Amino acid sequence: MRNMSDIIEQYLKQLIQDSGGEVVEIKRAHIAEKFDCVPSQLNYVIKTRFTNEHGYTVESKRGGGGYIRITKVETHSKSKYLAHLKALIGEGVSERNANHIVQSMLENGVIDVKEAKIINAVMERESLLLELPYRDQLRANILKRVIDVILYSEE
Amino acid sequence: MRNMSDIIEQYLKQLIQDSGGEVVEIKRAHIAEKFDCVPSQLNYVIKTRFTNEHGYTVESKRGGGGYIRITKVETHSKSKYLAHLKALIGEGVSERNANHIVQSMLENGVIDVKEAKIINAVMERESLLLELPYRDQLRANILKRVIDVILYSEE
DNA sequence: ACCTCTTTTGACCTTCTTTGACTATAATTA
DNA sequence: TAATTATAGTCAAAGAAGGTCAAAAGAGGT
Repeated sequence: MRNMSDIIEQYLKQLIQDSGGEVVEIKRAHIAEKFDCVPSQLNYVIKTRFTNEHGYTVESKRGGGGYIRITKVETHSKSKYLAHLKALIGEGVSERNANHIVQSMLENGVIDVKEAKIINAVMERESLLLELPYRDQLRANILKRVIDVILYSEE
Repeated sequence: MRNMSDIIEQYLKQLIQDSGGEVVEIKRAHIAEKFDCVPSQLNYVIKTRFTNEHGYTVESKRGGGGYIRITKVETHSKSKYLAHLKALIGEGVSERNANHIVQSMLENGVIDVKEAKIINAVMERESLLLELPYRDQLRANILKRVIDVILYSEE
């Protein structure tokens, strides 16, 4: 692992797993001290690696007894989880956010590595040709279609 | 050895071998310093000697903890077959022909059923949005990109 | 010499991470 | 209730990589 943010990301994901795989509650200052970094680095890690697109929900509270709670979105029901992702995609999606969504599906076992690579390849800027407002729209359209196929292709 | 680029190429290939023959991860600036050249020479070496066609995949990340990772992928007999398919696709391909190509890949064990479904879904008329001359062109572009990934991924 | 192809260099660009000053909010205490 | 303390959030600047592109330099061939 190459940098602090990656290390903290892994640590938090481990914490989630160790506590049943659903949720973890941390004290920002405590983690910052453990890794000897400034507290706001935790905000950076969360904002770049625990977004909705990544499949997480984050709540927090300030003041005495404050906390940050990271919850993994429900993936037990595949149909609900995929519907959730489709909602996130909406009418347009950036390549970056699309990658996050694919990453989330991979981590949740909905697709495997090769499938992830294929889907990501389809959604690259160079594959889609179009200019910007339309490109994100096309990507959204395709990704939602792919999700439908994933949903209905099994069981 | 005639020039810096060749020397660096050899060095990198040696590194790959020394580490099990599959992959190597470098810091661009570090290698540049070792060979006393500008960092961008590494990009030149990679672009001219570690391409897909040469049998390598390159990933990288910028910023703190950045890296360049070169992975060797074996290109067995599959590669000719897939190159053939890419030639068939050309600059444009109908949905029907695209389906035939996917079917062929499925029958030849290059992809499995789920992957075929995903790829076909992407290439449906409804997924691609565009009108006709452009739609076939887009489909061709995407399908060729997908074939590249299938060829040069190998997990 | 002249032309073409490859290599070398460097200025400038983009992306990702780290840090810290300042802000906002909740709980506790006076 | 007001003041104080304990947390977390925001944002922008600085830092740390890697990427691009085109001009200059070198190598071979005719």
